[in-house]
Amino acid sequence: MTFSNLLIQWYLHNKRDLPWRNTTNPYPIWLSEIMLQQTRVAQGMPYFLSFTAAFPTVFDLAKADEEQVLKLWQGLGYYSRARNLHKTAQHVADELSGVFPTTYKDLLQLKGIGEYTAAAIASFSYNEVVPVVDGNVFRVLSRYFDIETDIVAASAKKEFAALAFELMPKDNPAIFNQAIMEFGALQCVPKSPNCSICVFNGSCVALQKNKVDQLPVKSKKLKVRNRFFNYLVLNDENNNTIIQKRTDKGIWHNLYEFPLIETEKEEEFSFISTQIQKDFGVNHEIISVAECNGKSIIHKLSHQHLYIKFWKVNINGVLKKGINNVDLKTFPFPIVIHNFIEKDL
DNA sequence: AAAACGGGGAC
DNA sequence: GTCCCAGTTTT
Repeated sequence: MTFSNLLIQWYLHNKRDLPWRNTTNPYPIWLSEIMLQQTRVAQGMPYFLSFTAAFPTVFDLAKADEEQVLKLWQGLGYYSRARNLHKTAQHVADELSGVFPTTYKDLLQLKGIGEYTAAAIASFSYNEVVPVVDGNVFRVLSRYFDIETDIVAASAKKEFAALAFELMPKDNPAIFNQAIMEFGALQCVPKSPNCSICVFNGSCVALQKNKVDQLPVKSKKLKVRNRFFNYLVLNDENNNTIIQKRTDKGIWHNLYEFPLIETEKEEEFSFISTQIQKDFGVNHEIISVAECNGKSIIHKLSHQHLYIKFWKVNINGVLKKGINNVDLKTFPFPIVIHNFIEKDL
């Protein structure tokens, strides 16, 4: 048995039944691929179902407001994916008559579609013979062939793509691409794979050399920055509050938040209440300031640890642009703010 | 080439 | 705590 035959046989017996399989329609395939970038299937699944329900076609997605799209994306993370998804839907609907490009090369031109996603759509929808190279592929091939190339290096993707291309059956690239990723996700997992039941345990070089746990080689070590956010939850005579859109570069672009005081360190009541007097005391009579959560909520992003405090600020009079608790819930928020609104507000 | 970009699950 | 997930874009 060849590598691809064995792999595909394994796949046919072990594959999950996923809603974006069993179609060649590029729209749901594209949607699923964007959602699953750096995201587990289990996490992306409910979002895929709600998106396809809300936007059955690329035209429906194109017609939506970005805010609607971000609201449905809320909690999935990497929000540039949602913004690019929306822009690309508009491009396909308005400029391409709703028809997705049909080649790897042309798909690559679309916003949010890189080498992996272009290969996935081209092979799954159009049977183009082009290999996907994702985290699973790096892991499976580096172990099977004992390849010690640092997968962070720019050259690694080319090396593994060339290898995958040689391995894939040229008459059915789609099933090979599906199979190698599924194999990485279910069998050749990052930690403690059960090699005793693996179909490749007679030929996997890493297993023979007892170095499965050392592959793939990945050098990257990322630095995390600490930030300290103080969110001001204003509350006026009508029980209305204020939110604002994050329009700066950086995290949570185009999502909403409460008025923010960012500090260099964790601050206590005296510092924050003084700052609130400066920011809002000019236009409002502040009745009281109270910390909502005793200790900071530590919200961990991949490159930042956020230490977040919410401060309830009761004021006299009525806020201009104040919004009520019902309308508040219609805006897209970072999940940590959404959770606060749902549980603690 | 390196950094930025979310959130959660598994250990 | 660590690692990493059907990666892409920006710097």
